[in-house]
Amino acid sequence: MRLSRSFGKTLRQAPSDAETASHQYLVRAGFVQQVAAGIYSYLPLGWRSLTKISNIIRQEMDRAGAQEISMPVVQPRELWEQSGRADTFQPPLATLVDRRDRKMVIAPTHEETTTFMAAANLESYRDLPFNLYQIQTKFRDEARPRAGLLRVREFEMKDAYSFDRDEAGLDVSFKAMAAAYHRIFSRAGIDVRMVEADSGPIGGKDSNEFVLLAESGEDTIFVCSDENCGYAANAEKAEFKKPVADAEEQGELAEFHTPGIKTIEALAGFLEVPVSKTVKAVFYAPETSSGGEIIFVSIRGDLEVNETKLRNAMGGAQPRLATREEVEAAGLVAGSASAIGLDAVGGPRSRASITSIVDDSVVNSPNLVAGANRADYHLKNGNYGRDFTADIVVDIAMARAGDPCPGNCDGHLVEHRGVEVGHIFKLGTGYSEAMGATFIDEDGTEKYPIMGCYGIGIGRLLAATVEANHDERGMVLPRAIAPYEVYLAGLNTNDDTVVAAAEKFYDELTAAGVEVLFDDREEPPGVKFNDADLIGLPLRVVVSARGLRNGEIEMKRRDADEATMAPLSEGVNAVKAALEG
RNA sequence: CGGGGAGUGGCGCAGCUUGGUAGCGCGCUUCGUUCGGGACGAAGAGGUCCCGGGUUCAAAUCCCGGCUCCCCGACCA
Repeated sequence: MRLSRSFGKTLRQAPSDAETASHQYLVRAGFVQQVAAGIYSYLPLGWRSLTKISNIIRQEMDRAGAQEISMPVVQPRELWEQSGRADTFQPPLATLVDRRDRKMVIAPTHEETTTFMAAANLESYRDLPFNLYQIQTKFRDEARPRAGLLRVREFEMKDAYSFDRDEAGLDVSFKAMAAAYHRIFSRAGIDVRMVEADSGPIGGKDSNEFVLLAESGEDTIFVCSDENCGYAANAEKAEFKKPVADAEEQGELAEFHTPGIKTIEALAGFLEVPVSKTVKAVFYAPETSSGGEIIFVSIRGDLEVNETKLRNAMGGAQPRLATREEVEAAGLVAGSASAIGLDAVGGPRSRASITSIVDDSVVNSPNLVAGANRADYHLKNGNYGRDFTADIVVDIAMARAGDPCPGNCDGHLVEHRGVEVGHIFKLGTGYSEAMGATFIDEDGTEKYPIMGCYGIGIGRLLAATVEANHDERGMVLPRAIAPYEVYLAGLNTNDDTVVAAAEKFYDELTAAGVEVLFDDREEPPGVKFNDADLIGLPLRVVVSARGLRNGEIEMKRRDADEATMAPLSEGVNAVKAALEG
């Protein structure tokens, strides 16, 4: 391709509203153009990259046994009413009304449509398993799109849906997809890690995210410092070994005066005990609660509540912090509250509907300092089981950098920022039940297929790649997803000999199957070098008067500091070798 | 949804306080010179100043209403 004919121009300055590196470079290099908030057009260079990513994905999905299909973007709202997600999906469904006043939605994902289609084509266990995928546009009306392509409203997504006869089958499908994902990201030339993730209110039991490490990412992930361990998890999901307190005799529960002490730090300091010897209370309420309901969370003083884990402990209901009014109405004394005495006559349980959730750290720690449920008083030697119990005991603690890895190793958790570029879920039978997809099993009984779903955000993957691969001059694109392999610049456009040599070499490279972007513009060298760096193709090749004096061309990999020379007569092979580099 | 900021040729900005000719850099066109890290000279083209209303002899500028975009937070199969 001749750069002079390629639609789209490079910009010397980034638009003022672009802040992240990928946003600035993708716009400046003419890969994408914004149309509205979170809505972009892809220009030829950007679309070529996106197509390369898509093709890698296609090959690996096909290899893994999935079959490509295409489902509609606009679909009847009834499908969503059937699954029960019409009014609960977040962000809210984008809807429109057709000419017959039928409500339609612009699909944000395709579980419903896939399962609807499966229902019509699935009859026997002999039809299973199958895995269907598509690469297609999604629309999610996000409240706040941001950072160029990193978080958009309309985007290209590869979404796959597996249907299996039983759990064992799902495990096979799930593992096959995980393996395919690893191959996809590896082939794309980017370092993506699979981490354990929360599946959210929708998902089933297992869920893994694929995260590209980059400082500008929105997600926090923890990775074990021990490389042999391999533990990695999203912060929402991450677990850690909680230090086990030394065994000690249970002391006698005793109340004591703590004037003006409101915080755990102050309490620990006042008593000269470590914060890990205290238990703190945090009050939540179901998000939809209008009062009278308290989720009473007890967790050791040195730990913080992980609200995602809390939500899961609550069966998927989103918690919110309780208001001061709700806390007071329940007779809880902020700063001196504890689960000890919740059931006292006239106590909190008699005034509000209270669910007591205790982090397992509390259960394993003897003789804790806890609130006395009256202002300025606390209790010594609180012991779970003897002095208080809980409705639910579970891990609801937020992992932190440096915490011991939960794996069978001596490592600790290291914190990273990352961009979620893929996510795979074990869904179970929720959708097949809702959409009425069934099959007759070998024993003659009717059963629901067990589903999994598997997504990759393609545009986000491109943006994340740029976030992880750029310098101060521009992008440094991996060969597999760069729009072209070689940036060929003919310098000295006033010299017919050079122009002719560049043209000829362009033809030779193209004939040899090398993907070349030929900068044939009449621009000074500096402009060409700068655009080459900005666009970030893997290899820059220069044909110039200076080089031709020795019958040579110059090659410089984008990821290298130094250029090398090669005889023009051996140019094609030299370029191929340099690309393999 | 809460908080903050911004809308003036393709891009980056000034002008607005104190109303009166719309300006600068880059880019673009033509001609000439130049040719290894964003060249130089000369001559040009290009703007509903986000939209609507109001005040005024006169509005980019003042007032009112709205829209859009960006950032932080909340939210986020």
